[in-house]
Amino acid sequence: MLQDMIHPPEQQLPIEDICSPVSSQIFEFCEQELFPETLQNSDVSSCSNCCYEDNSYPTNLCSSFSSIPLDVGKLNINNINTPTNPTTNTNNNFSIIFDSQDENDNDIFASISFSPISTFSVLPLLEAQQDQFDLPSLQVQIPVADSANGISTYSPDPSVPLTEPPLQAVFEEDGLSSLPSYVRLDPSSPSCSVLDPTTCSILDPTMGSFLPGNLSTALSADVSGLFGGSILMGADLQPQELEFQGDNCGLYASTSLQRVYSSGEMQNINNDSTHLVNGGGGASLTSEISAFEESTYKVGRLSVEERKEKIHRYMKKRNERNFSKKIKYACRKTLADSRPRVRGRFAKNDELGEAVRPNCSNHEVEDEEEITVKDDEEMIDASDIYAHISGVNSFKCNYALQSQSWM
DNA sequence: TGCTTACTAACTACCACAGGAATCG
DNA sequence: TCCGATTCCTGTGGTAGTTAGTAAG
Repeated sequence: MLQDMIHPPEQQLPIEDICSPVSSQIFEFCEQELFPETLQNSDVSSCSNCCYEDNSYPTNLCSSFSSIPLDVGKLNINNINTPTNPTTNTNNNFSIIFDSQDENDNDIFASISFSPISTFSVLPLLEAQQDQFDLPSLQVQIPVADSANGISTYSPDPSVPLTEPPLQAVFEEDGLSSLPSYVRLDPSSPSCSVLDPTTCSILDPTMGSFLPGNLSTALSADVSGLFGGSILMGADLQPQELEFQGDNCGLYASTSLQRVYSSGEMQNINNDSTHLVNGGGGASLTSEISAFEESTYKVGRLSVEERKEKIHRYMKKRNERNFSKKIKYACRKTLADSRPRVRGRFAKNDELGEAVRPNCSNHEVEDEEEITVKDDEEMIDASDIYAHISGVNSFKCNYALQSQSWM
């Protein structure tokens, strides 16, 4: 599988599969940071009728990636995964990406780097650039997942399919949840782009829903779960993340699973998974899985039915989300960005000048009791605008300050 | 075990207006 | 068929408020 990921069938990364906002932003960032000339030539820079919707990235981006001047010799996976100093790897070109990120992005990196089983977290990016990489040489530096550490071993045979056919049907509606926790997933599954060696898209679209709130955790869990083999020893998985597991088709197993299975059972499961990975009988295993799950034992606090329900609910929610936020008109975005706002709402351009005036009036002569409700509203508006002008986001803070000054 | 409270994350409405799209002569 | 003028209305982002879900007591 690992080899599969390192040697995907298709050499070029189909960026159109990068459908999550996060991944798009990452690639956008890469494009801007690494290939400014490309960006300049893109339609995005043009204001008139330019359309850089997410799906429009592919052509430019693919060409951009094909021209990445990345020095493989400087790229050291081990360095990247060194928990002690993830940001000191300034010599390789990844530092361009990570060093220039803000704190949150550093958290991303930290979460990746410090995850004990996130060793391969950078691989998708490497894959995207494998035309320039000597990936076989890189593989040498890639630690082999160790089943003894709870990480299953991957088949070295790149030709071996991850699973037998297409569990794709499994993902349809109820079928999804029928996948037990330890089942490896068919890379062709749309819900499992995280495993897709073709798209190399580590960032599953679903991740986006978790990133804003707890990005590092989610990403860490994601990456860890991806490369950690069939079982994630996720002791800290939150219920929400448990639902996230559902999106990954039960790729992870929570602590509850650990409690249920003995180490020997876990090993057996691992073996089964490995067996499956090796293509040694996916169909039979699938039937085993079915029987396995239908045995109706509870997975920790969640019964199979409960888990199904959770997963189904999450999948439904996820599908309803709009990950395809597209900017049809870049000029409008530019305008919106430069447009004055009052508490997040667009404000009239002339409103600033007019409304600030009352704020500048001498309120000292006004008796506090004479201030009507209307006057209060005007003052609020004025303070709103004051907040906007002063660059202070907190209207309440300003209003409090203004109120004090008016007294 | 069930209830209440507190908290978090996701989602949605709101706003002004430039400019794309449609229409007309 | 093309072109200019006019009108309509779409789309843009940050914030506040609402809702749903969950944990803790």
